[in-house]
Amino acid sequence: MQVFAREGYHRAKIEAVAEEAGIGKGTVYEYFRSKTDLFLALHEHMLSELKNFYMKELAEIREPSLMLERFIAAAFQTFRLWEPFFLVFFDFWAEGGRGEQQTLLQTRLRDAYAASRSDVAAIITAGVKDGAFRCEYPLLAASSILASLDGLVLQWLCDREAFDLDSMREMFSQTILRSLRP
Amino acid sequence: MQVFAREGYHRAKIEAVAEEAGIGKGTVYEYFRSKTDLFLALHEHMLSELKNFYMKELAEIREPSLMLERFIAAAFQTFRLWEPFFLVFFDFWAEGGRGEQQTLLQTRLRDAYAASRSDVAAIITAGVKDGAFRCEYPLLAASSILASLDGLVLQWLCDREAFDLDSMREMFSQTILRSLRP
DNA sequence: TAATAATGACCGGTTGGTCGGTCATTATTA
DNA sequence: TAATAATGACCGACCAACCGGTCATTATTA
Repeated sequence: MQVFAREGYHRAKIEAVAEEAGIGKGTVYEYFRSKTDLFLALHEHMLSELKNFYMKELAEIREPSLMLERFIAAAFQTFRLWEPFFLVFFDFWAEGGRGEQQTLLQTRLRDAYAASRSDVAAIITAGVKDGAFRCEYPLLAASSILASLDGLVLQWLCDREAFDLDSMREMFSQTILRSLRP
Repeated sequence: MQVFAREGYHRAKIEAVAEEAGIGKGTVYEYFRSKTDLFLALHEHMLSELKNFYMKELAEIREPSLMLERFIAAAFQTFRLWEPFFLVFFDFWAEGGRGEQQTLLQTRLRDAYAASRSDVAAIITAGVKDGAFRCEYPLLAASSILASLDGLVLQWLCDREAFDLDSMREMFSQTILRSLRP
């Protein structure tokens, strides 16, 4: 992750990965068939780490509006905490968003997005059911929330001075919750 | 643009660019010092095209809330109309968001973001002045709107079936405008 | 000792960039 | 006008560097 984050997928050298890991280059190939394979494994690992983090943050919370607020707060936390993580995401997007043929990365990225959307939508739907939220199309709203978070991390990584993360989180969180109020 | 969009910056071959342009490979180097230089020129060209498009769409509109609505509508139009354009953006982000040292692309990307933010913020501020909007931090709001649009195009490019662009535009537009209402 | 794991020198395909040369067009000369 | 010279846009074969992946060899473990 360190090497891919620093250099980007294409510039990253297997030898650098090996060095970072304190092993020889050949040893990398004992565990991964190819560079692509390594990248794919990294993607899978990172997504599961991310999911674990959110699960932990949201554990035991039941109230939908609090869940959403905490989810957003957790997302903003990850920006700072897992910066290299998101730098690698640049490449997932670049590789996964392109091309006609279905590469494995494309499928994985799509599935991950779909899963996130439905997770967030489930929170919104729960809120609608118990009267805390009003929302006609929870899936659209979920897409839009996730998109905003992606876009924010993108903008922030390109220019750390662009905005203050805490102010942004507060404003964003309030805006979202207000827009869902009945 | 076609070649970079199809292949991504690193996979794109100068020879393919030449072929697409109907010229020889050597000729490319009569006009551009290097691959990086070509990419940089493309970035500049694309940004100015985009800006022209928005200027045209917003010409003669004065009312802030209408301006914002039209801006959002225009942004969604570009998703469909200029798909290759945004595929190249993947690489701008990936190249521009990475690394400590200040590459030219990084500076350009930052400046472009800053300009967009202040353009959108200006619309919001105008709306606040004439009482159409209520907004404490127009720059934060502008950042957030731009981020959402970036994130949406990202998500849509990774999965065209993720959501219907028209429904999304309508919902998004309404949400934004509602959140700015006094 | 036998099996397994680790290693890094090496190979070969790829590609950014170069350079000597061509040729259509324009300018100059006779 | 016709012959000659100058121009520079265009070209693609070639080169050198780079790096993903291999494999014969060495180290470690059981």
